[in-house]
Amino acid sequence: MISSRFNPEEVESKWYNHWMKKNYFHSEPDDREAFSIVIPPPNVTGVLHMGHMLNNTIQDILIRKARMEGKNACWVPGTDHASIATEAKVVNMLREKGIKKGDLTREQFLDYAWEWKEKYGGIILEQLKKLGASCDWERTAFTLDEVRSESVIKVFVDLYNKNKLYRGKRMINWDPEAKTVLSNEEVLYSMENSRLYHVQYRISGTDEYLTIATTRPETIPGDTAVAVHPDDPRYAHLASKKVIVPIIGREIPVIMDTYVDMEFGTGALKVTPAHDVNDYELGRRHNLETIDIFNEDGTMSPHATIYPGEDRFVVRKKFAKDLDAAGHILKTEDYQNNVGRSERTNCVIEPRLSLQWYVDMKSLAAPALESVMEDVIEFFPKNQKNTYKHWMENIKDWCISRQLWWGHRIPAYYYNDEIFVAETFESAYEQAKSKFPDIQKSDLIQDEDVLDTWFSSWLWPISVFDGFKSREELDYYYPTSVLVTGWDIIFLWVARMVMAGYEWEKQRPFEHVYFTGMVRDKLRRKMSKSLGNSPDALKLIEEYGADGVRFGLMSFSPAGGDLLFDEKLVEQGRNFSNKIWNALRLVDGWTVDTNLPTSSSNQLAYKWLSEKLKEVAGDIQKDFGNYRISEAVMTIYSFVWNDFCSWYLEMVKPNYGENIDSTTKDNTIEIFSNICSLMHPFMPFITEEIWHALKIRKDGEDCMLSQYPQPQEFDAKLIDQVEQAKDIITNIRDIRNKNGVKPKDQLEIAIVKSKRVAALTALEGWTDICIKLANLSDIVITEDETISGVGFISGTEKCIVILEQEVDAATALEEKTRELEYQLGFVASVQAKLSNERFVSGAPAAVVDREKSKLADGQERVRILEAEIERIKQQG
RNA sequence: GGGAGAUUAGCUCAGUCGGUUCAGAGCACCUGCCUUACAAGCAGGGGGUCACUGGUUCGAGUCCAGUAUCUCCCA
Repeated sequence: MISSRFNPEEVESKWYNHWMKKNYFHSEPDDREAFSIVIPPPNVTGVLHMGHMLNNTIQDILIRKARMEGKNACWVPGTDHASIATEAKVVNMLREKGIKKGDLTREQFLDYAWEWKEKYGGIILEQLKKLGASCDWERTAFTLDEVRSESVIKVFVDLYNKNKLYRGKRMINWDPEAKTVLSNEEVLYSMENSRLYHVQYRISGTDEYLTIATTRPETIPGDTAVAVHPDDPRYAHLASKKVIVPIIGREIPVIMDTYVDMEFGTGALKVTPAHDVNDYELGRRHNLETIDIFNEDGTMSPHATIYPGEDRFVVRKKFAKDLDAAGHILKTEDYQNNVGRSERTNCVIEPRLSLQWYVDMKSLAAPALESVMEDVIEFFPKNQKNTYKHWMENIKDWCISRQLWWGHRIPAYYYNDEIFVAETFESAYEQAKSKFPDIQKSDLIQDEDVLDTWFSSWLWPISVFDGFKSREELDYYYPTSVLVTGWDIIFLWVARMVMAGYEWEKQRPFEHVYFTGMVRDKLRRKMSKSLGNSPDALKLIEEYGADGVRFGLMSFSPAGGDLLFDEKLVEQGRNFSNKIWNALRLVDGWTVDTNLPTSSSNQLAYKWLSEKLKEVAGDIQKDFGNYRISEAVMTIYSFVWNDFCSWYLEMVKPNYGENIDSTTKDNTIEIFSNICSLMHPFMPFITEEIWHALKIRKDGEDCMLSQYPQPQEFDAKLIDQVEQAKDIITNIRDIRNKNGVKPKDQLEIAIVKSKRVAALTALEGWTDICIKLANLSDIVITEDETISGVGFISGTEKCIVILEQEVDAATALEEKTRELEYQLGFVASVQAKLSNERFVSGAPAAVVDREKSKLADGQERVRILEAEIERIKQQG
């Protein structure tokens, strides 16, 4: 006997192993149409979280469906090396072992890092297997493995030779904790509470003071000017004057610049060109000195002259106190300002001048922008195009060097001020030698820095197929079919992949991009470790089953829309698994009696569900075409739960203790198998299990490889006729409920004769279905509309439930009167439309015809209701 | 400061080309049921001035303008 609860655990591992053993996930180029997806590589440091589950479930759904449709489906998995995050992890691990990074050589450190990667780097991929991900694991790639590293180096050299890459001194975002530069995209800004200090600077040679407002008093030692607006009458007299930096004692000029906001603070601005982006620009315009007062770890440098070696935030407090003590602080006030923090370390970013490598993005942007605007690459949802366009049109150069060891070391070699860029040291040395014949190998020094991780992931759709070396696989799988990713990395990753695709392949990297929303908690907060509002992904799978979790996540995550996670969702998924499971239990328990004939109602039920399945397959195909996956999920949910379980199975289910005819059981198994196929991409494990439980299958005849149900012409009239039986049955059940008639007590109903009723009852099995599901003794067709009982209208047909007990006439009258009012209103509105000449002449003929039949139907219902009300009144 | 989007049932969201009995789904809620597949269930039910104001139209949840509120992106 099968258990009444679905037990996912053993089923999941059983089938995943089976699929792996059969090598079903593996793809090789052949003459079928290719369908390829490259995974957004998770960080090697990552563990599976809700976002991964959502994102990878979608990819798995798409890839499994394509596979079932006969395409050569290839989903390439992999991880990225995550420079900053991984290096931080390794540094921490070493610290725990009592080893300081500073004591190691680059090579020693990298040995430890690789050791760490080998040990922990595969965890997240193993977790994806638990979710059911059908990745081609033989193709697992890593952004720092040999193939991918070669690609990165090649691309760097190529861009340099094409003059699309340069080294320059710029104001950059410095992460003092990771001690590296960050790109703009890696800095997150938010409003934070701080204090605004009003500090007085004495005007040189006078006893007058000039007051500036600043949130960063610790940068005062780096001041090289004070700026005011040239039109500001308060400060007009200060032109060409100088002021004294408080405590430091240095004399600095007062400059005039329209950049200054007269309204803000005191209208006077201290200028620290070495530590503020805007000040840097001011400094360039006015030829100001730059004094770098910070060390790379955010402590004060000797140039600051005060508190050397102490942290910038400690110094902020100490120095403010000093200023106050010396009488320089006029006042302080609470203030909110926008503070940038490192996405990885959460450390407050320090703007800093530094020599870094940049990609000239303007030279790459044009084809990438056009491609998306022209829908050569289609975005789902479409509105992401706006965001993309805006970024592309205001694109800034990409800072790609990072002051780290874990990553691709920049292939640039220096000899004094000369730069040689080449794929290998040898070839760089050749270059150098042709220019400086006397140069020794030891004179040529390679850049110490590595490249931004995204500089390898932007090549991912090409590099996973080893596309920079060989065309063999690339020509088959590229461009990939669809990219599934979160909208939060549209700039960091998506846009750059598009640029790389056009730069090196002259082609889009993917046909479609499906943007998922963010997974948030019920309060719309992003799920994060620090908030602790993210459920444990693996625990969820354990508790609700992978299928249940997949279903739950998918059921409410429209493209681009956020998913407000609630455990109720996965609970619904689990309940759904259980529902299907119990349908299997029912069917499995049927004993076949080969002598039993197949009733016409069973045949009709089967025919109806088959037609409905064709219709549903069409709906689902349409949903996939628009990437409305959550709608497809709900369509399936409703079809399986309502149509299949609640209606079909109830229609054909034998009475207790009775057997079933063989045709009905076979038909049921066939259609249940089709349902498994239909559901498989969404819930792979339970469908494979049921598929095999339904009947003995040949070796290799697995649900995973079965044909996906395709849309077909369906008999809408037949579906409609059975739907009307359902409507009549529901009405009768309602009347039972309202009149306290038990389900077990048989009832008799009468239906007033009409053309449509004749057609319905002529349909073999139709009457029997009503009799069985509404538990009727008989259905009589009558011309007598005055039969007493409880009446209802189904479509335009009048039906009467014949009740022996007294019915509450007052309640019935009230109900019918309400219904009549509604119908009269309806008829009136349709009539108004039809009597409007501009409507009749202006609207399309089909619309007018529809209105006419609406009117006729409405009038028929009004007639029935009026007669019914009359009858109740007379009898009551 | 610039830009984008949203506002429909208690909650989360669909609503395609302006026209079907169009005001929907799931969850939640209410009523009655342990009816031999399933209480993780069954049967039935109630619930909305489609943010507001105007406009276009024969016809507006749907198109346009404005207002309010909210969210996000960029600086």
